[in-house]
Amino acid sequence: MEVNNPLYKNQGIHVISSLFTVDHGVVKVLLIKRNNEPFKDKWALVGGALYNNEDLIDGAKREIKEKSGIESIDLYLSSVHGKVDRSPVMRMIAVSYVGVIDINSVNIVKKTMKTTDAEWMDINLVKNMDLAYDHNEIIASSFEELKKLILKSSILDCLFPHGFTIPEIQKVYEVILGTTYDRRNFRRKLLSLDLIEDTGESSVFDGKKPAKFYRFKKKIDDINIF
Amino acid sequence: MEVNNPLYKNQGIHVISSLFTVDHGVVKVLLIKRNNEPFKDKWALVGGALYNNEDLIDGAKREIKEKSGIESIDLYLSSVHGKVDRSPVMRMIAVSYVGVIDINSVNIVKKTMKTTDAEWMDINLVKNMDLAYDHNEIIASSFEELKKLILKSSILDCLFPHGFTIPEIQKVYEVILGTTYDRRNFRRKLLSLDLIEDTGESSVFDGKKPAKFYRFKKKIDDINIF
DNA sequence: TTGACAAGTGTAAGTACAACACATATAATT
DNA sequence: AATTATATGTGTTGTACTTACACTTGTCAA
Repeated sequence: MEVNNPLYKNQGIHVISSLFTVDHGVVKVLLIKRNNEPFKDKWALVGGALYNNEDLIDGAKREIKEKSGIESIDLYLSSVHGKVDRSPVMRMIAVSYVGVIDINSVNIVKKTMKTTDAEWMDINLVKNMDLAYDHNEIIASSFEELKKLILKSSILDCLFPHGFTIPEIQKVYEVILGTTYDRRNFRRKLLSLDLIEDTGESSVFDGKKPAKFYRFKKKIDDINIF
Repeated sequence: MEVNNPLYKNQGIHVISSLFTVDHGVVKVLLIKRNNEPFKDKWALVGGALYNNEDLIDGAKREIKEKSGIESIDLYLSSVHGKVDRSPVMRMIAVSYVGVIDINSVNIVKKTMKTTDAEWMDINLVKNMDLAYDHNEIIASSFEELKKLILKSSILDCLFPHGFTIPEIQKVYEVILGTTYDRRNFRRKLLSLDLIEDTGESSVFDGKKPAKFYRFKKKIDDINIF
């Protein structure tokens, strides 16, 4: 069906992903530098216009692959942004997703048809950058969503493809949530969330007691229903 | 700007509201009967296509007014629905909102240009109805959102334009959450949520101790940020 | 064998929550 | 005016969960 009513002609949907990682104790988000107008040469989140023949989350994943090369990733719905003037070109609604990536197990494609650079940016520095569109806002709400998700989903799973020890993952929780926890209480808290399970294996470091390896459970209700 | 790329030509945004009320101890949702194709003569939630010149929440409110006559209402973002085939006409993304209405303080307009009927439907009966579009799904997720919202926002405020007593509002919480609470523990719980405040007045019923009147606080962070 | 170090386990104090008893205010009744 | 019925409002106790901190355990290096 062709739309001719000017009241709602030429609308579109952006699917935009805030991809986070933790690198050397710093939370970073993946930004790309745009090669096209609008906002040419500005840093932006990975994302773009949804196609007619794909579901929202599939569109988000396609855009991630196109603009960064990242192939498989779990995405979680974050928020919706729809201010009238958020795009200078035409009316665009943004549906935003959150994901986590292991910086060591992917190679980010720096240049594509639509990008001239790609970088993992310190979340604290991003606050002072002037990103394309309303991507500053989107990152802010996605980071808040991330804080909730790490306490109720397996979103951090991919950071530890070979499992993790509890003291190790504690640092990740602390840097994301911006707090510190008592070592012993954190163990109890994390185990009580029913997200992780013992692998039976132990790490062997130098001169210290070996730590048990854990992994995230594959939970059915962890699937994003939207 | 005119869109010609068939990949994302002719997309649109639905703004759809699940308006709940509690009537004689039953949770009800406002449905309208459609007068136009698609889904002519089917029951549906109030909502429609977003205009280019209005923000999402303003579009939702305009649609509510157009299709039910309800003028002022607080809306809260609920969910996003974007399956490829959710509209038979063209590609439509639905942004869904939740609101609460006092059934006694509004007159629902039964017939409009686009509707032939309007009715407050028992939420339990709605589960077995075959609504237009994916509105069954939307109601389900909106009702879940409502359950969260009554514990952290003033969404129930409009149900009690002249204030409420705690035993009175307890029944509303119980029917929405599908539980019962100990009278005395509920009082403490509700007061600890920091949502309500004493008005200084008391109700006067027959032969019983008068109950204090409370009202919802006007909180700044209660504003919907999306 | 001992020391260093971090992992892992335990324990006591404090806090939040659930179950239940008691006191209070009103109007109808005696 | 005292009594009674009824539902509101406050307190209290026991339990579970959280927080703070002490102790034990397993590895490598000296």
